Amino acid sequence: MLRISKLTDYGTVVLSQMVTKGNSLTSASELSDLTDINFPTVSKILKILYKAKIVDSVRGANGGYKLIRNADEITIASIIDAFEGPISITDCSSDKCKCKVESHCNIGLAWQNINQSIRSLLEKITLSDIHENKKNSFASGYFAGMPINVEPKAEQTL
Amino acid sequence: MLRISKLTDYGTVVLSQMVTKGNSLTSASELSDLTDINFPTVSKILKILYKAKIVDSVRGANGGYKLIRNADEITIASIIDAFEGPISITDCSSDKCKCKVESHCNIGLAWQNINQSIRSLLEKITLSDIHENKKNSFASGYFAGMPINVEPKAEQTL
DNA sequence: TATAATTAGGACCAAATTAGTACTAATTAT
DNA sequence: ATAATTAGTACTAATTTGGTCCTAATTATA
Repeated sequence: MLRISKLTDYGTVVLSQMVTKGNSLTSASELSDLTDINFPTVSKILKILYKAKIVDSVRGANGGYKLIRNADEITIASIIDAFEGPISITDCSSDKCKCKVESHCNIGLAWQNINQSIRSLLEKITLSDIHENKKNSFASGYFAGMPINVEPKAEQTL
Repeated sequence: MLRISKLTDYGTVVLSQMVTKGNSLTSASELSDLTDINFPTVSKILKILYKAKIVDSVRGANGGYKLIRNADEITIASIIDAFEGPISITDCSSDKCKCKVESHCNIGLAWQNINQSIRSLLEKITLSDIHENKKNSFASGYFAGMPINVEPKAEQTL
């Protein structure tokens, strides 16, 4: 099935750890300790998240990182975007298609639409959901059979 | 965002072409001509689809391939599976996780659930939909804003 | 029966991508 | 000043993917 990169995966681990730390600054090295992910990698992850405006940073001694928004305002879609870029599900569907054969190429349009559907789904799931799900590791059925066809606000579940 | 491989993309182009050919056999070389995808690649694609039991084949002179089921019974999920294998959205979520650090690893569970949600979505879209969408290249809004939160069958949820 | 057409299944190499590391510059508390 | 810490970039190694090719098996037909 569809795959996300290892960095994205690690990214959510780091972010989930940051949720626990609330609003206080945490340094890259501490996050490395807490997650058992090598320092250089954690550092790289945080820089990416910084550029994507998902975390805020403070330089210098006693500096560190913190979430820029509440966990429930950080969507999975935005996290994936940060790590994997705005590239789309296929080459063609990303921007103007350069294929010679228009007639076959425009199947990319269908993929583009599928991509959009997946995106809508991922925009409804937040870091908060992932973090909760982790806490209740055995509370299966939290996402499973997830109510993606129920309103996401109001009495939503995820 | 999430990406599928080029081969999967080409695969749908070939399959879409096969929909047009209905129940008759079409050789790999003819499909290559029709799609402007190099023969060796088309051949590789068809072998993969054969192994995945999406197309049927007849060897020998006048042999070829045809769809094993109706286009509306071939889901996008099954096509992606054929090309990308049963690998999951992250390494951890595929099978038993081998990470040392259980506590951080089980974020994979959340991904697994997200993966399942995407999967459910892709199981509702068929080759037929893609093929139609291609014909009406400009009929946007077919998938776009696809009714993923409207009942697809009775009142099930996905 | 021989031949040509055609798929099945691997093996292989080149290209592209990803993971992981390292280095230098900028910033800031003490 | 110094030490701690992030920002930015560059680089290398590992992995994955794309594309091609070769050999064996199968089958229509001349």
